[in-house]
Amino acid sequence: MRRTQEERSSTTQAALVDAAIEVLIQRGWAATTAAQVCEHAGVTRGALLHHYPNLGGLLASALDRLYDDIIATVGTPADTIRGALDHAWTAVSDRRFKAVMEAWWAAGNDPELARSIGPVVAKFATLVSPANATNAQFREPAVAVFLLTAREALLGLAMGRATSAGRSLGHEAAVLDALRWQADAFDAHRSDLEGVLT
Amino acid sequence: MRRTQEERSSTTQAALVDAAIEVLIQRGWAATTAAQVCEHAGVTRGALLHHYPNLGGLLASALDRLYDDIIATVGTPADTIRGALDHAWTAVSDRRFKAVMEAWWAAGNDPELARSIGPVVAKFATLVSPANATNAQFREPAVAVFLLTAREALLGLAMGRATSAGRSLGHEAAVLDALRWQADAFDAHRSDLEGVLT
DNA sequence: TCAGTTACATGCACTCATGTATGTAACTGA
DNA sequence: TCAGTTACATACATGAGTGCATGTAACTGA
Repeated sequence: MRRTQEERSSTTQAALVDAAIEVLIQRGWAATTAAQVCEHAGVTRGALLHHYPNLGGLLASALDRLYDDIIATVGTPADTIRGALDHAWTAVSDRRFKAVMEAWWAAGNDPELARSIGPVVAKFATLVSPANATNAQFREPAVAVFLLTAREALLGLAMGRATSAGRSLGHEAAVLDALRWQADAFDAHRSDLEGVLT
Repeated sequence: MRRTQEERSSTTQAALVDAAIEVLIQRGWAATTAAQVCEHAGVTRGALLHHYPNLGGLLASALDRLYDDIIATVGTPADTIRGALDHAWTAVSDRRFKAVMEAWWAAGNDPELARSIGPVVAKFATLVSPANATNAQFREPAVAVFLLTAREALLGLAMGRATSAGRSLGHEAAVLDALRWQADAFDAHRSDLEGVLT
């Protein structure tokens, strides 16, 4: 069958991007080599080099598209503290988030890499950071500190998953329950807890 | 001057172990190559291969010694919840802990590596995990969940430092203050909070 | 003091990942 | 339909990292 050039390009680009994310998840940043990605995508290195300047270019594009994908699946957060918590956890617990953490971690060890993929990683950081919250209530010290602490805890849990082949830690549920309980408490009767937690 | 063989061996082994940790901290696991470590230690690859079977063997030994070093500097935790928190943070915020996280992260992506350095990494995990607490009070659900949540938050903060060349995040102090406040509250009047946080 | 052992240094072969041609199909427009 | 362009695949050169083998200097014990 006859396919247009644009169809050919977009399908192989999609295959490469998907493969890149998948290899990142399964093997980590260092083991994500051009040959590995191409084999996984069912194309040769020539195809990769034709569509992207090099492996780094593909990975940057892949992370960019992954951000859009994750944004699309997690939606926008509800306007409550519990909503912000759940929203962050939905993003962070997505199995594809490991690819983001791989990039984040690798960029921390390589200044040059940080310059190339830093912007994408920064976009992901806003997903779990309430720093840019539009909700004025989130700026209140007690709430802000809780959300920041929760953010770190969620990242810790995500790191636990990432280092355990995606399996959640045994105490993950308990920690999440505690955080959710606190979030609900903030939402329900924030004034009651202010004296206790600030 | 004349030095005994044992002196020669121990000094170069110490140089290699120190260099290995330092390169791990500065460049990360993937960039920690035998040549890099040897250059940093001021010896040749021949010396490394003479004292260790390969680079992996050196890194395993280095992590083993690092565990003893960190244990020695952080001491044993005080018998309070605040003490457990501070103890864990002292260990996790040590700049050398980044080497541990590098190993931990790398092992998560390489099953073979996990088998070789898994035991060492597991030892470090107990440093920040209250799972093996001798104190019966730590087993109480509310306390246990708080410590687990704190553990994840501390690891999140450590990850933030690791990915920022060791610089602490802007909100690190606020998060730590909140955790310390909660820990103190648990210690001071645990019963008061039980109704709120469990 | 000297034969034997230990502690390194040096050199070579091999693998692997990458960048750079160059070749060849598949499409497109006139 | 065919010249030109796009989308790949293949081949080659290069450099980095490692394991191994060999060479040499420093120590040790008799």
